[in-house]
Order: sequence, then C-alpha cells, then structure tokens
Amino acid sequence: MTEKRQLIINAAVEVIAEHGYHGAQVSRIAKQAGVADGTIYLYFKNKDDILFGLFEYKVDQLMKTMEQTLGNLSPEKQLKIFVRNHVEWLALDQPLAACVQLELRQSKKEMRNKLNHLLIPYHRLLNDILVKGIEAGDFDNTMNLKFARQLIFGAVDEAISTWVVSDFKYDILAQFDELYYLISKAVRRGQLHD
Amino acid sequence: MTEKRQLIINAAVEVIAEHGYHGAQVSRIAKQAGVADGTIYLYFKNKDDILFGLFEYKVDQLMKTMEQTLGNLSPEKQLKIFVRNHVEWLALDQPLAACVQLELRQSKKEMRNKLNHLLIPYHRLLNDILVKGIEAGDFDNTMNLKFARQLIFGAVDEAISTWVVSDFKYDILAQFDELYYLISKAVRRGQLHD
Amino acid sequence: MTEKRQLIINAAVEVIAEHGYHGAQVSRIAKQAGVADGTIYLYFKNKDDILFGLFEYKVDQLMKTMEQTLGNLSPEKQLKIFVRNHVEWLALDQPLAACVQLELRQSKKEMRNKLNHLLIPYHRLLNDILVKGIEAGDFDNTMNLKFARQLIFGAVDEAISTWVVSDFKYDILAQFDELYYLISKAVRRGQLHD
Amino acid sequence: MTEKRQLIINAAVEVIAEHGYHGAQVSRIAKQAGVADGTIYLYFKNKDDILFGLFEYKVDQLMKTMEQTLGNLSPEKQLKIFVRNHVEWLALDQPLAACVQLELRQSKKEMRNKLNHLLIPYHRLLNDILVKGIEAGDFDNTMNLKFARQLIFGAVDEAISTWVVSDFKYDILAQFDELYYLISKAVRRGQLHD
DNA sequence: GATGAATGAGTTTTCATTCAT
DNA sequence: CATGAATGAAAACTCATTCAT
Repeated sequence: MTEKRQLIINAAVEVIAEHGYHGAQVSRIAKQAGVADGTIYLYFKNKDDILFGLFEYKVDQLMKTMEQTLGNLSPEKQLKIFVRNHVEWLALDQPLAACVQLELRQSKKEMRNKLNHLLIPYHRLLNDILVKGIEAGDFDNTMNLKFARQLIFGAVDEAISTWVVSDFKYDILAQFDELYYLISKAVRRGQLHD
Repeated sequence: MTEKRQLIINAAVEVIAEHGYHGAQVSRIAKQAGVADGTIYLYFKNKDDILFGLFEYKVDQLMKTMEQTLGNLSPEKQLKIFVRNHVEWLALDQPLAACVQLELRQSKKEMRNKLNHLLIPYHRLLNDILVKGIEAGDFDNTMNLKFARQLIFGAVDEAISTWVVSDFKYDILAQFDELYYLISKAVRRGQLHD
Repeated sequence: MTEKRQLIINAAVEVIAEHGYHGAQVSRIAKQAGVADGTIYLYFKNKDDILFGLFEYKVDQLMKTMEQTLGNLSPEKQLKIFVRNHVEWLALDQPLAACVQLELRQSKKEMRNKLNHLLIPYHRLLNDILVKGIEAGDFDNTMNLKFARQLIFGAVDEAISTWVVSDFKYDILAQFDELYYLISKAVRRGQLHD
Repeated sequence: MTEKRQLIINAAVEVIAEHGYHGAQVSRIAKQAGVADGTIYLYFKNKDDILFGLFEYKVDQLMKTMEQTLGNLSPEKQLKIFVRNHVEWLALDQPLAACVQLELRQSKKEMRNKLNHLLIPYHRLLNDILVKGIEAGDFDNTMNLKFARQLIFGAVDEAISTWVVSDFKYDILAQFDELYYLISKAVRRGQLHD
C-alpha cells in the first residue's frame, strides 16, 4: 500500500466518522487527506472502492493481530483472544467503530456483499478454532458450527453496535469478560440437548 | 390506520422487496399502490415516514404474535417460543426478510435510530423473560442481562441475515433447534465462570 | 408534441446557435426555456435526446414542406423544388443552420448515426423523384442512383456549410439558381459516358 | 518533422481509429507512442495541436500526390485524377478514412475552422483545374466556380462518409467511374441554362 | 381528499495540462 | 530532453416534495 493510499484511507475514516456515510463526499475526503479530488482516483477506482479499500485494510489489520496473538494456545484461550481482538479492534478506535458498525452498512446491497466477502478469513479462522476446540474436547461436539460462528459474530457485533449507538457512553472493554462469559457458555462442552 | 395508509405500506413492502431500498422511489410506491405521488403525503410526512410506518406495522405484528403465544409458560419455554417467533416472522415472509435484514439497513443513521426505537418492546419483553427465568432458577443468575439480550438478538439476526444473503437457499426453520440449542446454552444456569 | 417540449426545443436551438454545442449545458437550455433543469427530463430522456428531438422535429418540418410543395409536378420541377426546400430550410433560419451544419455534427459517433437515420425519408423521397425523372426520360438513366443522391445532398450540404462558416456573409438564396444549375446538369439526360 | 513528433502522430491515428475521437485521451496516445504524457507537450502545444498536426500531415501527403500525378495533362484528365486521388487517399487507408470523415469532425468549432484552413491548397488546386478547363473550352464557362468546387468536394465527401458509415461494406474504388461520371457531367461544357 | 406537473439542490468523475525531479 | 504524479474545473441527472387545480 502506497503512502498516499494510506493517507486517503485515514482521511476517509475520519470524514465518515464525523459526517456520516452520506456526508462523506469525495471532495471532503480529498480535502481532509490534503490532496486534490482527482488524486483520489489515482489510488481508487471510484468512491465505493475507497470504502472497500478502507474496510479491506482494517480487516487485514485485525487478521494480522489475530495471527500474532493466537499462537499455539489452547482453543479455549484462542477463542477468548479471538473475541477480544474483535472487540478491541473497534473499542480502541471509535471513529473506525462508527464507520464499521453504522456508516458502512448504509452502502448499497452490492457493496455490502463485497464487504462481507472480506470477512471470509475471519469466519475461516473462527471455524478452525472451534473445530480444534471440539477435537480437543473443550467445545461442544454436538453444536452446529455455522450457527456457532454466527452466534459469536452476531453477539459481538450487536454488542459493539449498541455501544456505538450509545455514543460510546460506557467502557465496553471493561465489560468484556461478561460478554465473553455468555459466548463461552454457548460453545463449551458439557451441555445436553433439551 | 386508514385503508389507504395500509395500501401504501403494502405497496412499499412489495416495491422494496422487488427493487431494493435504492430502487424504491416514492413515485414507484405510489404507482404500485395505485395512487398519485402527492397522495402519499396525505398519509405520511415524508419518505422515511413510509419506511418507519412499514417497520412499525410489522414489528407490531411480531409483538402481537409474541403476546398470543407466550401465555403463562415457563420462562425456558417462553424463550424458545420468543426466539422461534422472531425467526418465523421473517422465515415465513421472504420479501419482508429481505426488507428488514438488508434493505431497511441502508437508510440514514437518523432513520436507523428511529427504527431501533421500535425494537424497545422486543427488548423489554425479552428482558422480562430472562428476569423471570433467573428468578425461577432456570437461567444463569450471574450473566449480564444486557449482553444476554444482545447475544440472543445478535445471533438470531446474524443467522437470518446470512440466510437472506444466501438467497434463501436453505430451510432456516428446519435448523431452528440447532440455533436455539446454542442460544439456550448461553443463558442457562449451571455454568461456572472460568 | 406538447407545448413545453416545443418550448425546450426552441430554447435548445437558440442556446446551441449562440454558445455552440459544447456551451449548451442542460441548465442553460432550461433557463432559456424558462423551466427548471429537472423539467427537461420530463420531456427528454437525456441531453442527447434533446438534440435528437430537435433534429427530428426540424427534419419533420422540412419533409412536411416537401410534401406540400412537390404536388404532381414534373420530376424536373420537383427536383428543383426539393433542392430549394433544402436550402430554404436553413437559409431562412440561421440559428438552425448553425445547429445543423456545424454544432450537431460535433456530437458523438453513436449520436450522429441516430441523426443520420432521420434523413432516411429525405433520401427516399429524393430517390423517388430521381426514379420518376428517369422513367419520364428527363434524368440520366445511366447514372448510379446512390451516387446521384449523395452528390445532390453533398453539394447542397457543402454549399450551406460554407455559407454558415462565412458567418452568413452572402445571400445564399440569391445564388440558388447557380447552385441548382450544376446539380441539374449532373443528373439530366443527354450526357455521354467518356 | 522530428522523429518523435512523427511517432506521436502515427500513434494518434492508430488510437483515434481504434477508440474514436472521445476515446483518444492524451495519455492513451502517449502510451501508444511509447512516451510519457508530458513528452507530448514538448512536441505539441496541446491536444488539438496533435489532431491539427495529424490532419496537416495527411493533407500534405494528399497534395504531394496531387502534384506528382497531375502533370501537364488536360484539365479534364486532371480533374478525374484529382477526384480519384481524393477518393484513393481515404479508400486505401480505412483508419485514416474513419478519422477524417467521422472522428475529427467531432472536434470543437474553433478546431474545425483550423482544419478547414488546411484544405485551402486543395480548393486552390481544384479551382486552377476548373479555370484551365474553362479556358480550354472543356468545362462549362457559365457555371459558378465556388459552387462547382463545393459540389465536387461535397459529392466526394458525402460518398466517402457514406462508405465509412457503412463500415466499409462495399468497394468504393470499384465504383469510382460511376461517381466521377456524375461530377464530370456537372462541370462539363455543353449544357444550357433552363 | 386527490392529483401529477414542476421544482432545483446536490455530487461523482474525467482528463488535458503542469512542473518538480 | 524526458518523466509521470498531481492537479482541479466542470456538468448531467435524480427524485423527494410541493401546490395549483
């Protein structure tokens, strides 16, 4: 990634966080980045491509953090770190949190599909952890993997969204253990079907 | 609700389901409803008000179903029915599912806030069930109630969204028990903090 | 043709004649017509459609004049009137002449093709006159009809273009007989191949 | 003409022929010529100057052919060769024909005026031939010289344009005699005014 | 109540040209 | 001489909303 492309992505995050998806005109992003409008188009195909590039870059950072922090820990510990990384990813960057949880979701259906594709590595990694946890006897070997992934992602996503909508009024990281406790219970072994 | 207001809401659901949020121009909804463009504004303040009216009406139907089906059952059974109602609400009405999970979420932040407010009765009812379940000793009395609600809503929401994005390729209702199993484990009593 | 559509076409002729093809912004045409920008799009699909509609309307007027003036005259007289109508069509309307001969020809290839199609009735009528003239023994029965039509159109077109480029400095109608004399000789009977 | 200037002109012909006037961006021409965008501006004042240079070069080639082929023949023969040279100029180079008849005519009025000036030697030479022909008693001494030139140019131009628009579907050179027959009749002596 | 013609604000994107290297 | 990254002006079109009838 060139330095200027990076510059524009950062500007986009700031502008979107401040003015919202619909107030994020290309010219505003350019001004924030300190480049001419046309320069944007040397680094991005079009406006949607800026948003795509932004999300791609940030998801990539998250996945790199995942790689660096998961190591060879037990699946149970990996899952906790995985979820914590997801929460920290946005909890430590409020403008990004606003972009990802609220603003980017206002994009067109077509765009949203493309953004979802970027989460494939996320789901793949999560799946691997769950599978290893099942094999290790830590996680519930009767549960449906797809729903387990959706529950984990959905719970975290909803928790973060609520926090963003509340205008960051509370410290979501301080409550992380309470959130993870519920997720953990859902996937841990030792439950019977009812 | 006047007859014509109802007519317009139904037209809006059909148009949004067919053409998507961005293809749902007021004139198209008017045409579908068989009224003049201007007539819309005799029944709704503006375009957002149509979407708001639509969601309000549909959520209202869901909440009425909740009331009718929850009865005096045990909290555990109520929770299962609650979640099932949520899934069935959209699983049995694919156009509505597309509207609610994908299209309506493209509306402006301001609008999304108003739509979220309509879910307050949903969260209040869910909260009541959880509290009763805790008091009855069925649900985990150590869990954070807010996160529990968010986990339940988030898991179901994510599951339905994935199903809609897949273009309804599988039978989500047939898998309901597998989904509920995970949710149930999360909130049930008998887990220890780690 | 609605009254307002007519209004817009007239405004377009004036604006194009005064500011040229590239200076004829939609907003300028709208202002000249005394309507809002958006109103243009109630009567025309897009900007090219204005130009197309303008040429279509004006060619239609020419062809109506042709019908009304050709009557049952001899082919020789009909040809002279035909050519004179073509010249008068533009000689008596300098703004239209500027549009047709200079400005409209700057449109994109695709558009030019569509404009050319509008001249099919012109060429068909000219062809009919030539055929009747040949059958009557007035016109050269050895000539190639396609080239004859092209020569007639090309000569008149070039003559008018030169006049427009000269900024209407001379009276092209006063010289009509001299122009027609040459055209007439080209198609008249009595010439031998060399 | 420097070697690089020639290189750019050739590139321009190829690019315009392939992509049309509006697809012939300076950067595309530069790429085709194998030079940097900025280099173009070391050899040409601006984009129009490239087109001007291209047409100037090609018209110059035509006029050189004229000089070499007209010799001391009779005016009648010279006229036929003159017209044939004009047709062959484009008939034997379809990309150039497309440029000259269709693409270059989409340029701005101002530019078109400059291009027309390049045809002055063409008209001067044609005029000379006609004058000599009249003096020699071969051509009609009653005809208007300006219109005669316009008829000849207009007829040939229209014939070639039609051929180009037809996508070169027929062999225009094979029909040259039929075209010239009509032109010849127009200017030859022996016709009476009617 | 109902109509629907008219309004007009608002934004992405291209590309000829420049100039620091 | 040559480069090519950066510039920034300029315009078509949509569509929610109004209001005279």
